[in-house]
Amino acid sequence: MPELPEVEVVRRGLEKQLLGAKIKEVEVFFPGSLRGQDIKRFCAALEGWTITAAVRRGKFLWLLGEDREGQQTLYSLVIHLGMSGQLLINQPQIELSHKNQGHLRVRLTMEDDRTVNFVDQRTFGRMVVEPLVETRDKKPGGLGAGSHLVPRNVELNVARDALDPNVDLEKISSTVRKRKSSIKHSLLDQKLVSGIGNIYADETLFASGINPGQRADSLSEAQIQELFKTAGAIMKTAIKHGGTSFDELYVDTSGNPGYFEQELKVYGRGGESCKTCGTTLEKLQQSGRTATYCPQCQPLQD
DNA sequence: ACCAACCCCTGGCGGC
DNA sequence: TGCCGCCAGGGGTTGG
Repeated sequence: MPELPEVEVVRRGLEKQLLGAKIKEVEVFFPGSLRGQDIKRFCAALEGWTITAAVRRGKFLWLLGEDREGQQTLYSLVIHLGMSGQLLINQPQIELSHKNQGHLRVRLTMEDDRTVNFVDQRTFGRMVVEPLVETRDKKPGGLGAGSHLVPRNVELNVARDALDPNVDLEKISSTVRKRKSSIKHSLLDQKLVSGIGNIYADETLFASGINPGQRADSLSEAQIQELFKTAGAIMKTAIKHGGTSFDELYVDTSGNPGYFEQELKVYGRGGESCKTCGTTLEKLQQSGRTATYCPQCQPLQD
């Protein structure tokens, strides 16, 4: 399931393969992926568009482009992969596998006849044409473009992520410090710091020796800042491994999985033994998600 | 402002 | 062997 590292690997694939490419045709096979947008308008906004940048903030990805006259458009194509979204770039005449074909939701065909296939089994992903606005702090909106323009829905709902050089960890830790809910809840809060999902939240808490049920207001600001830095470090390493392909639904733009699953210490290992101390890892329900942790290495502190 | 609950969806799995 | 029900997950919305 794509979190920041997986989305970043996809972004790099798009950047490498699609910059300067022009969209010839847009086909929508599953309107639900457009989340209520008018299909004709969606297609018209993108046909004839030349892709100029692939940008990411947290788990949100967007493409910038120029119209037929070479003018930068004031809208972007925002993509969220959800649980199972894939962006598969195929060379001309290469068809999708039978299985992927059945989950093909949107296809962009480029002038050179390559296709960009949005394949999404569980349909939690989406593609939305969204107007661009200026960032509140006038700093670059995400990774992949110098521009301080950012899709409106991203600016409203998605905070800077843990790997963003402009993330304000001091401000964030002072906010978290006041919260009564669990620290894991704050790690997963995309309006606070974006990009962290259940896999990297559990891995971060294990690496920090903090129990997922620990109340946020029981930690110091220094501990909280350290926690977000640890999350960033783990995600950076995960990017180097090509991301985590836990349930084989995550692949890059060429269809290749990542190999960080082998490095996971706790996520998905409930009932197995801790790689550090051998204690049986436990699971608990937290903010509607399963938290897996080591009761020995991550004791509740008062 | 903050927070919990619920919904969206499909495939894989355990139980019978 | 097949069928049923449960679970996994992020984000948007709603209601408290």
